[in-house]
Amino acid sequence: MPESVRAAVTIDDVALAAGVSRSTASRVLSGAGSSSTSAGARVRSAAERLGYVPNPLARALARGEGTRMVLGVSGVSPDVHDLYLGLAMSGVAEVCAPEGVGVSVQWLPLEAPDAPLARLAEDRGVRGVVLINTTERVLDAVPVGLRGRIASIGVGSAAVPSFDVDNGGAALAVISHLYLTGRRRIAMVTGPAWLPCSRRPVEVYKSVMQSAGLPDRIVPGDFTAASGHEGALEILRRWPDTDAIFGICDATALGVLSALRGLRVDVPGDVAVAGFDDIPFAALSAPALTTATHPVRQIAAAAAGAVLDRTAARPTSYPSRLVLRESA
Amino acid sequence: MPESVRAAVTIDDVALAAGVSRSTASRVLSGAGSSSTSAGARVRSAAERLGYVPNPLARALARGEGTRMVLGVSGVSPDVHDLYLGLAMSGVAEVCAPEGVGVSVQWLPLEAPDAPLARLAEDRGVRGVVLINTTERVLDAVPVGLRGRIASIGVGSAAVPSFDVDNGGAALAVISHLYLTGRRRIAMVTGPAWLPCSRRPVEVYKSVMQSAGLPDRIVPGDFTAASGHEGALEILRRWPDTDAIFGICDATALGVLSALRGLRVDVPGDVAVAGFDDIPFAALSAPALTTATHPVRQIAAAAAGAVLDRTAARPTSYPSRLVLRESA
DNA sequence: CTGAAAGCGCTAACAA
DNA sequence: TTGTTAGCGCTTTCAG
Repeated sequence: MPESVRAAVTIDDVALAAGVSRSTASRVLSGAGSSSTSAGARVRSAAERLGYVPNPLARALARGEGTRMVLGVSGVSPDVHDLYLGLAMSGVAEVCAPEGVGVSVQWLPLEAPDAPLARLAEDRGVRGVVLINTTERVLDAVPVGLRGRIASIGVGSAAVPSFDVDNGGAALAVISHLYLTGRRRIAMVTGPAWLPCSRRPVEVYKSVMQSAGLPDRIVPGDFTAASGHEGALEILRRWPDTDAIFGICDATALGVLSALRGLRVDVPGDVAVAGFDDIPFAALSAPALTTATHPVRQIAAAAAGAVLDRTAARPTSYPSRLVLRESA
Repeated sequence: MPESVRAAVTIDDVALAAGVSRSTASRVLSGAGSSSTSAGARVRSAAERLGYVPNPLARALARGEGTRMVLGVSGVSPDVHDLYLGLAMSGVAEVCAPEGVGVSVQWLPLEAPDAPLARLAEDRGVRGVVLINTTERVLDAVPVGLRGRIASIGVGSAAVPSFDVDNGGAALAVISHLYLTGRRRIAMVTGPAWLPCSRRPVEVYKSVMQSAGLPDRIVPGDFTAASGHEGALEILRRWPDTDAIFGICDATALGVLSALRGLRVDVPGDVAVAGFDDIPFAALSAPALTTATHPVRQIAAAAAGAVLDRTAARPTSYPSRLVLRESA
């Protein structure tokens, strides 16, 4: 491609080479409007030959779209070390790149998500928003300006399509496994109370325990390993005969493991431990962590895709798979 | 701000409200060109009052800039689960967001980085590139079109400013610690041979061993935990009296730890283990991993900042800090 | 120092 | 189906 050496070939060059007007070229190249097959062929071949690549900025400006997909992350404070966020970004970025859109992250304070959301809605550079760790507060604060170009990884609403892992199914699989392998005094370290999607697993846990006629043993956590560590300590203090601990996520479960190790409690001999997410390090702990998969990247990609397509996507739930290792 | 309800306020609105021409408004708002103090004040106050926010797309189109910062990642294949990449993205995204630029990721195949790089250079939507896991091959393939808007996290060149952690210093700190705590039969699991920045630590290791009159024990790895696991096995097979293993990164060191555990080798009693990066899970392993910090996010942010500023940044090295835990 | 005018590259009515 | 005509919102010569 010798012409690629020269500067930017525009749609005018293509139109000229194909012997049609700029509009016609635009129609066939952008796929909008109708055009004759012959014109279409000529334009396409000219574009191919010249190595034409549409300028995403010009296109976006003309269409009134943005070129930035923003990940709106709720939380008490920005948590940049969250590896869940890294995966989500990567999934979103992959889907957005072909369209020439990049991704950025915007923290949404738990108690005041309105202002940042409003700003995103007015920013002409923003193509759409993918919510993460979504709360009802955020759902209520979604400005009309974002309608049709917003999706949520987590809970959704009438106006915000939801894409999420089957939290309930995953929790059920893990807890059932614990139960079916003979555990009866099962405890759980939960996620932050403000996070809706961390409530499902707790409900499932409660209902399983209840239908088995067992009392529940719940301790609050916040998705961190530290909370798992302290949670395990508290559990063993309050209910010394506990024989299994379910961590709401792998980080928490890993924290549980480290606490039990400190206490010289045998895992899974005395206490079984299970988590959720199947992060890479779940396979490396001692003992290796039993958990359930969480296809974050795939989910994030789907959410971003829905926003890009502006297609009225319906809520989608992704399956989780139990991963049996040594800890339970 | 009642006017924020209405649609996009443009620079024309501001100019009108300030009683100046659009050009003048543009000059003061974009900081380019000169303008009288009085005009400046009027424009600024009008902009403030109307809640004016420049449209990043229009600005970029007019200036001939892009709105996407791409992370060019070298590797044998796209590794989306790399948590190093997540941190880098997050650092770059934070710096780019205020400018209205988003980030995306482009894999650069080891043997053929030229085509993707050329494509990036010609893509009018691309603001600049931040290289990661940079190789000499990539450095050589940087198209002129990218000059002045590219930086590297890792090795650099005359045309590509480098931002990196002080790999040599970090390795020296870790190895010295091993030596000073009495270890003499120290082995190392390295990173992939194609990665320049993973060579420094190896050189440091070799030179330390040599000046101590000790033979080196090197086994190749690839930054994965799996390679650490196998590396440790091989080390103990070849040199059964090894009393310390330095993993090129924490993931690898964690793999080493899991292998030693399987072998029932006492750590740090029989063998000390140390890594590099200080990832969150380094504190959770059993025993907790001794390592050295690696401010990836900060480095990535600096690299992105340099690209945005188009400022001729000189190579910058970031210090690493030794983190003593239980494994060594 | 300031304003008028000409684009940046593309899309989208509107007629023909 | 096609071409013509206006923009999208901002920057930037170029005169004054």
